[in-house]
Amino acid sequence: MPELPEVETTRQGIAPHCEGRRIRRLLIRNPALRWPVPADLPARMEGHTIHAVDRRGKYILIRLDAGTAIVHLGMSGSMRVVTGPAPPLKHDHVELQLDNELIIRFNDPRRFGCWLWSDTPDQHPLLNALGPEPLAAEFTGALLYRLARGRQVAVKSFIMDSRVVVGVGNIYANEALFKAGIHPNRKAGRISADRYHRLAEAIRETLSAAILMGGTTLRDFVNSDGKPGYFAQSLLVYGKRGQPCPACQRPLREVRTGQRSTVYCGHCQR
DNA sequence: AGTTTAACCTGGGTGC
DNA sequence: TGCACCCAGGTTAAAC
Repeated sequence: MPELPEVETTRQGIAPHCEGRRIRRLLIRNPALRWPVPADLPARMEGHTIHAVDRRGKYILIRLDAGTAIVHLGMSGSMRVVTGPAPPLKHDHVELQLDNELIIRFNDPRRFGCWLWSDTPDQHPLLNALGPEPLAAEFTGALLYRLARGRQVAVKSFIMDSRVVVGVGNIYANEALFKAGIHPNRKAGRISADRYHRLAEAIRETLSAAILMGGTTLRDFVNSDGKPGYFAQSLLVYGKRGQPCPACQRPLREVRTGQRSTVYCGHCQR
């Protein structure tokens, strides 16, 4: 499921309900996520006040006065705001009960997500080596060009590397490369500074547009109200193998780049 | 050191 | 219907 736009959509959905609220209870129904949910997480969170719900890359940071919960949605995770008494759904593994009767339920069928705790999240091993936010000023074509010197890896894998830039998953990597006219399998070190400038711009545009539309729902992504995102109807190439290129009408091709499906136009992308 | 591969899981779709 | 198989939005860690 979630790439950066979906995580940001989720964050925006739950933050207004959480911020300033005290946690009445943290209920863990199934601690077997990507890593085990720490047994002392309820004790660390219950009774404390949520100062902010932030995002770093695809991580949601629930900041309390006493430390920070680090939450990842993995490939199939979502969070719902539940207002009244309602039985938990299958795969509702964690829930945050607030002092205003609202409940935030974390649902994750594949259990690739996580709930961890850190007193210093910026220094946490999962966060301390992350690259820049794609929508921040320090993310530029010049940065991509510099980091790509000498790299033999396919440019698609390069921009999906969270040490280079965070938040670009398979869907948006395909979309941004199409917009920039760059072949996904071109070696990262063999692309000009000018073309990296276009690519950085395409990444920013694609992610911004997707956030405005509430993310992309392919199968199961829902926002905190349980509604899907609508960016799927704006996709240019992802999932469209064999369909005409939006620019030149030639059929789009599909290959695999490091285990991931890659769709591109062999004419428009070089 | 850079790059590729396997692994963590469930569920939906497809083909026999 | 059933079953085997393949695929999926992420990321780490081990293996080349």
